[in-house]
Amino acid sequence: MKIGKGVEWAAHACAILALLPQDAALSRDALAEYLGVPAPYLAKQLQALSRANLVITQRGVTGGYRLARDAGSISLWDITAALEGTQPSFRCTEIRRNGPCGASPGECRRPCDIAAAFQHAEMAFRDALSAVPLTDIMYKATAVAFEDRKGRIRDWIEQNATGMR
Amino acid sequence: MKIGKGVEWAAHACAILALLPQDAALSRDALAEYLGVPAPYLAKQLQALSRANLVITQRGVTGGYRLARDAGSISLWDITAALEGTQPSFRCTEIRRNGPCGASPGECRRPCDIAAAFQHAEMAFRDALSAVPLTDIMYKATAVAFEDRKGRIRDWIEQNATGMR
DNA sequence: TAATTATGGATATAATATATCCGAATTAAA
DNA sequence: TTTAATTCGGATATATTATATCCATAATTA
Repeated sequence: MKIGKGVEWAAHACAILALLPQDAALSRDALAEYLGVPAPYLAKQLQALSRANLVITQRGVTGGYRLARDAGSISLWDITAALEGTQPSFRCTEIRRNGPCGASPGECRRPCDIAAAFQHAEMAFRDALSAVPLTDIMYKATAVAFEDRKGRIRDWIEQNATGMR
Repeated sequence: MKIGKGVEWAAHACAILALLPQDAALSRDALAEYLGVPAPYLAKQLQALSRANLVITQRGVTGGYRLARDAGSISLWDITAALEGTQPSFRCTEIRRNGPCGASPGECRRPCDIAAAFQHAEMAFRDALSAVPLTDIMYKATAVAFEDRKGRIRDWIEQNATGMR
């Protein structure tokens, strides 16, 4: 049971994009520099966010990435699902039908109880992440940030964001 | 985010062991035949259950596997943890410290908010599985089993279990 | 037109999951 | 005491997935 590190990268990337002023954007390289991660691989994660319609991309000289909608309507589950997909983590191979005492098709109308239990647990996992919007992350992060760092972030965005008017 | 199939195998194996009479045991090969899975790989999962003290093993001519404690006190989480370990699925690499605006150590006294959210979600996942004891699986499975199959299972156990007196 | 940027595919490598086998230790029965 | 059966741990092999990079192409703006 493991979650790819792309989820972490994408979550932090979205957290920065949420700080951008209206109509501003950040390029792939700028995001990679800010996060301190390799740009080519980060691009992969950003593409996944784009396919999931969580970020809007714009090509060209003033292009880059920006959030597709309000930060309050994007949850950690949205980001996780964009990167990892929505397939259940527990894959039922219908073991109950195997062997000398295998269950008949008639007994398998309902899903396997073990699989059902895992499905239920995954729902709880998903719900917990769905309850955390990007705004929560933003608020908590700024709450502990020292004043000088807030200024540095503001300056960096000012200098690196495109499309700011 | 994925769970190894060993968890499924182990869960079904435990479900059968829960049906055994007191002091009875099933050998590796008998379990593999019942589940319809390859015996050598199943042995790996059983070893994990043994290390986690969920099953008791006995070597020798009348040896085999049996539950280490009451089926009501073994949950699906116990089995999952035995196979997959208890390390968090979300691995925080402290991205917040990277880059030109990285957080200072003083700002990182508390765990990263993103990591904390995932930790909370995992707790919900764990709790959901912890709430499902083996007895639940047994009860639900027998509830939908046809009468003739119940008899076949009883007969198969009678013929394949060791240590029955 | 030129410069800049994201996209998608292809590729390479590392890590993990899956699967099997074998010798050693253990145990009960002959 | 011997023999047969059984689990255990390690070693190994293969398949699948994760991680990471690169490049040609399309799109966009100055």
